[in-house]
Amino acid sequence: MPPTDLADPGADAPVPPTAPTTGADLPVPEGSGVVEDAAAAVSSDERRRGRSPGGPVTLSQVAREAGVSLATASRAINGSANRTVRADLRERVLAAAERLRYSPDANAQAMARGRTTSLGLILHDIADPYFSSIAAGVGLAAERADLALTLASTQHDPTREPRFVDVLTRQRARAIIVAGGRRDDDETNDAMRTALANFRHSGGSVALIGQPLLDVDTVVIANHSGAAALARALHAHGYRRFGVLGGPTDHLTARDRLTGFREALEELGCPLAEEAVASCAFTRDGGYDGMTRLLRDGPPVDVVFAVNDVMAVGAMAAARDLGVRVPRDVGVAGFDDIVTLRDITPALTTVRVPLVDVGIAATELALAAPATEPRLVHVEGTVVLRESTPPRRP
Amino acid sequence: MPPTDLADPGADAPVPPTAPTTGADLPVPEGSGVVEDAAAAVSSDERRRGRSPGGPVTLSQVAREAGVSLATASRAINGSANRTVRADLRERVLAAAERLRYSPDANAQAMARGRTTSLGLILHDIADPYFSSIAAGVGLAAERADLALTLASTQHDPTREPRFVDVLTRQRARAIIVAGGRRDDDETNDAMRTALANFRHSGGSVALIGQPLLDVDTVVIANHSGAAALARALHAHGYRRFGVLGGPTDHLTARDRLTGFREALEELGCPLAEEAVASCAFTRDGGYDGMTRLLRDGPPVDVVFAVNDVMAVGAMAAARDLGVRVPRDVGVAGFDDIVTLRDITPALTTVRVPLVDVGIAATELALAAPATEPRLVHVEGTVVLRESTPPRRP
DNA sequence: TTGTATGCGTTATCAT
DNA sequence: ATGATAACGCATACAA
Repeated sequence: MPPTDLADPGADAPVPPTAPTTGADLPVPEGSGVVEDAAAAVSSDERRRGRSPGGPVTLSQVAREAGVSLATASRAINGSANRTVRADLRERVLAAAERLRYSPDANAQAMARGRTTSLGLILHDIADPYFSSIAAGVGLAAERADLALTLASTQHDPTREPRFVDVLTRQRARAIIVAGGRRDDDETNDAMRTALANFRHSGGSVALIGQPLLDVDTVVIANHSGAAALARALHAHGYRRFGVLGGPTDHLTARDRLTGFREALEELGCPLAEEAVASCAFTRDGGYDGMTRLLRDGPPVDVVFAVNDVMAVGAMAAARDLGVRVPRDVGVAGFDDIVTLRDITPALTTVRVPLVDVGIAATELALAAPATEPRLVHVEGTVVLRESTPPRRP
Repeated sequence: MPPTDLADPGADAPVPPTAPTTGADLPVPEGSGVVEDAAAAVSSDERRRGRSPGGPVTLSQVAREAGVSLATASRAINGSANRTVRADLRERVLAAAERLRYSPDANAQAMARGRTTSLGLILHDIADPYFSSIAAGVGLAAERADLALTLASTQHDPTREPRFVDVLTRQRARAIIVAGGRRDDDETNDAMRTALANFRHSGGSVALIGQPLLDVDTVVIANHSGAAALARALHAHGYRRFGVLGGPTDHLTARDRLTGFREALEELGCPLAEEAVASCAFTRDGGYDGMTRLLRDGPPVDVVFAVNDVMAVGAMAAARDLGVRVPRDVGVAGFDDIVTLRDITPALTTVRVPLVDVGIAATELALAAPATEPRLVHVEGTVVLRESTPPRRP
């Protein structure tokens, strides 16, 4: 950790709010507001069904109020296929609905129609800018399709993935988008495969973002070729002694980026030494640790490729803490081009991935008419050279 | 915009994926995968109800398979109140369910039970790290409560807020969390108020994160006192000539932070000149623009307070582009302590807000037993002094 | 064009 | 302890 905080009580631990609210044990925290509970008079009749007194207005009530039949009310309000309801009747119904503040019950509609209006999104961590960008894209596409987005964060725990698929299966979500690279772990991949098969068996469609190995439609990010292009660009800038922060060895996205980088370097006749590759977590702290080890124990390098931007930022921090100047002493490059990180100094060389568009594409893929074979959509990255890897004359 | 990109085709515009997929018009983009559509043999009987051949297995089928009644099957599988079902029968049912891959229909359960298992979250932009942190907290609390999280992004369009409330009302969500500060705009606030009232009338509960002016439970972030504490800390560090990037004038969070800062300075006998406050958007670009104007047209300053971290980052970029060095020529401070931004250089002085905990607190507030009067939970910030505002001897 | 009646999948209230 | 059966709120096939 960089000792950059001059006065920072409780560095990384989440700081609890005013009241002792660590999160788990806050039933009804008291602020300045009055907190009389008044678990008072709710006639056992009124609370019959979970919701409040009187409860939501039903379509039957609207129909009665408007003096028409249930069917007519239904037709007037959604005007589906046989949109045939006399104008004056329709208005009566609409007026009644307005007056009674009618709100159609989406669950009941789902039952009657046999399909829901919800879309599931499963990712590792919504607080990670990589995933939140994808989520933004999925959200956009979902809104266009008039679907509500149900979000599930696995907190980096792969065993939660299939569990969330089950949840979304129960909800009968129209489709599920699974973001986040696969791991090289047959067990969890198999669990995921069967969970997804089950979901599809129940009628839902699926799109993956990552590696195409779960037999479903997949948006494939060109990790390999993007990293290769980056390697060539850096080589063209005069860099010759490369280091890599490679992420976890079983992380397929990390692995693809590493091998793309390595193979390009080999083709350039500038092979990557094995000791110049540091495995580490796929996070900021992972980048920090990996860089620390690499600079301390590894061969001398003049540029380090971190397999994602967040790691690259950690790497820069590590370099600073070791008194190694970036880019003067060592260049640093990342991958993703995270928007929030575009203003760091020195500006980070990276491979831009249009994450929002990836989210949109995945959603559209999942929502498209089902195909007989898994479809693949390839998304290219763009090398973006910035100050963190200035041209260097050896 | 900082000209930091050395070779960056298409600077800010979202770069479309390989295929011409701008997002709107991508029905079924073709990658390298086979894309035979095969809208083939689906008997009109099979697709009767939206979902796939055979469709999801129902509880009746499980009951039949197990040779018990529907009621028994139901009891065996969820074991509710009167959890009384003979062991052998239960096992028969469970086995049948397993065999048939039964998945209970959450919509049907919601209807029968009269309550759903979903929680709504409305925010401005999930890609903004401020909101994605809150979303992470809400997601955590939602999972603990066994609720599915439905996410709605307004894309900074206040008119969408009440529309999303209506959507969640139709879904009969158990509760709605509304994140993102209010604006000083009676019209949209009123629309929101009535939409929320409608939702609560339908039986849902609500918690707000922001200003307590919608008559509902609210998590209040101590913007005023946090900014005041920051002002005092900076003053103690020797700063005397202050500037502020104040955000939009009708943005209540921005306004609270500005006034807290201003009032503290007045108490310190060091009043803030009106020309030293630049109004601007609440975004990175807003910070960039505001800083540019301030440095060019404003009075000389030795420290600038941006009312959030993202703006502060934009301000630093603007300073760089103008050849003004931070912190040597001018100090910069922000607000929020966004995690992703903790590694920027120079490290940013800010007011830490425990955003994840805020999300958790709001969720627990919304899920707690309803009270007669709106409850308030106050969350304090913590001043964190870092390199961007070193002690200065005047 | 409108109304009647049935079904969606589940829970819960009754009898047994 | 178990089994019929009536809701739940809506859409829709069919009849009028």
